[in-house]
Amino acid sequence: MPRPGKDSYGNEKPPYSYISLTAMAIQSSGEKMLPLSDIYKFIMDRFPFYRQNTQRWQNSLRHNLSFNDCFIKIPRRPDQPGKGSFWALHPMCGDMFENGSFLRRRKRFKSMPRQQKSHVVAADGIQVKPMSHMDAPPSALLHEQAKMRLSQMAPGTHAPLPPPHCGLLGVPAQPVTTKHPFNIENIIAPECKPASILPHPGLAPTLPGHCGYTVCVTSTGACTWPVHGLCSTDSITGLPSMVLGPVAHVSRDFISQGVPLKTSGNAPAIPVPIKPSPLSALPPPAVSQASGPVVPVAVSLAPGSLTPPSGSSSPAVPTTVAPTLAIATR
DNA sequence: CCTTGTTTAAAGGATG
DNA sequence: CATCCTTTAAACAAGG
Ligand SMILES: [Mg+2]
Repeated sequence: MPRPGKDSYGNEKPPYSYISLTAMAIQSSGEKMLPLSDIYKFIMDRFPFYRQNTQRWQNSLRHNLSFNDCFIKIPRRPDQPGKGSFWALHPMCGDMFENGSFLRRRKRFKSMPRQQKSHVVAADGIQVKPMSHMDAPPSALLHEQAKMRLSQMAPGTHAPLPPPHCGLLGVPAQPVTTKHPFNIENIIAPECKPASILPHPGLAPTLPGHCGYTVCVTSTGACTWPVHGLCSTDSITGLPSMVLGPVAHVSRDFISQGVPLKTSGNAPAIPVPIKPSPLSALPPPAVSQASGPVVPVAVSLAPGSLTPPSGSSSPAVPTTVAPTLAIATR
């Protein structure tokens, strides 16, 4: 019994595919996402076999990251300097190792159907698998957390994900374990990311089925846009999809990787009220490319002001702004 | 230059 | 046997 707890396997090749090794690494992280170099580290740390021939297997690993839809890139925020992106598991990839083998999956996960054709798509492309099972570590982790990911995405089951907990100005005042790749901070496009986008305790789940966030806008810019959102059900995935407008404000990376987020295209921005307003007071959102039933989403601003988007002719208004973005999940 | 990421091609094993 | 999944190699672009 060499190393109880550690994985080791001596110099033998561990019974895990690159996909399972990578999934393990990602799931082991507090934020459920890792830069490439940390995936390497994770594997080398606990599997001595992979301390040799690094050139070979790391090339293979990178191939797996790119080639397989179950791995997606999460762009770095401005407050996270560094080289590449973060790698995370696709929110819909489910439990890829249901069959109990970590060497070979039953089916390969594909995020997009064949092509993005306009006609009807066979439900083949994406499905949520029911899961069962418990294994011995580290497989157990893989299975359990697959459940977590899916329950987070499941329509109507949107649990209070990030416990409303607030830190001030970039100080991570909450355990990283509660963060995840699809926090609003990671979804908003880079040019709209101030260093401080945090879940707001007070405003958080004001409505059933909603998640609230406070977006703190600094005087230096970012988040100058009038925010508005739509929520609809994606016709393909059947999942709730959040719609933010204008298009430039959602990280393009998510859409291109098949993550069920949608933008409202060229829908005009809605003037944002200076004072918090009830949902009903919001103007009806412009028609968008959203495919399902569309529901307005609450957007309100704390007393303060907005800076106009760059290129806009509107004058900048002084003060700080704390818009609340409510993301409807149904 | 090195790291990160995408892509094509081929080969071997598992599955049915 | 055909098909699917994984591994490996390799060319290449982009960026720090
Ligand atoms: Mg990928």
